[in-house]
Amino acid sequence: MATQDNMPELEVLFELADLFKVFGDSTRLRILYTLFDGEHSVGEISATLNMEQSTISHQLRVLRTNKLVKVRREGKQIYYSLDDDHVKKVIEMGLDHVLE
Amino acid sequence: MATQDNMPELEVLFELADLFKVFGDSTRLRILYTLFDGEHSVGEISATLNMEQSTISHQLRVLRTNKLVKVRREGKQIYYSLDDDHVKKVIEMGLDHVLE
DNA sequence: TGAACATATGAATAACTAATCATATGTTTT
DNA sequence: AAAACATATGATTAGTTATTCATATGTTCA
Repeated sequence: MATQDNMPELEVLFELADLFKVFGDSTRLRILYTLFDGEHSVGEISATLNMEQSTISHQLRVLRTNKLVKVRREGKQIYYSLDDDHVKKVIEMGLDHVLE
Repeated sequence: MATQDNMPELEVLFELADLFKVFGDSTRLRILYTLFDGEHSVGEISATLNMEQSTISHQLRVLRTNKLVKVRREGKQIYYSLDDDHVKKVIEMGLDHVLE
C-alpha cells in the first residue's frame, strides 16, 4: 500500500476546507458572480439578487473574512469587488465539472 | 448599475454550491489527497488517515454520489480512485489561494 | 443638529451535517 | 454451511450555519 506523503499539513487542509465551504453556498456564489463584472454596492447586490440587505451583508462579511472580496467606501455606500483572480478560476473550474 | 447577465441558471448554481460543499470538509479532502497517488481500498484509507471505517465509508459515499471518485470491487475489498482530473485541479487551485 | 439613508451586527431559530455506534450486506475461506 | 473479513448503511447526536428580525453604526444633507 503506497501512502500519500505529499499531503499538506492538517492545518492547511482545514484552511482549504474552510475556503471551499465559502464557495459551498449558492447565495455566496451568486454574490461572487454579481461581482464578476466589477464592483457593486451592497444595495445593488441586494436588489440584483432580490434578497434581504441583511442577508447579503452577513454573507459579504464571510467573503471578506476569507479574502475573496475587498471593500471600498464611497460616501454612504460600500462597494465590494473580487479580491483575487483565483476566485473566478476556482468557480469556473468547478463549473466545468458540474456542466460536463 | 450594470447587472451581471451571464450568471448561470439558479439550478446550476445550486449544483455548483453542492460540489464545493463536498470539498468543504477536511476528512473528504484528506481522502481525496490519499487517492492522488492512485486507487486505495476503504481499509487502506481508513488506516492511512487513522479514522473509523464507518466514517470513511460514509464520506466515500458522498464523494461517489458527487462523481468525484469511482469504485471497483476486487474480492472482499472495494477500491476507490479519483473519477476525474478536475478534482485535482480544483483542489490545487484552492490550495494556491490558501498558500498565497 | 437632526432626519434620512446605507450598511453592519447581534440574537434567535430552523435546517443541515459529520462522526459514532450498532448492525446489515456481500465476499471468501475452511 | 459457518466463520471471518471488508464494506455499507441506518439512527442518533452534537455541532455548525443561513436567514430573519431588530437595532446599532456611520455618512450625508437640509
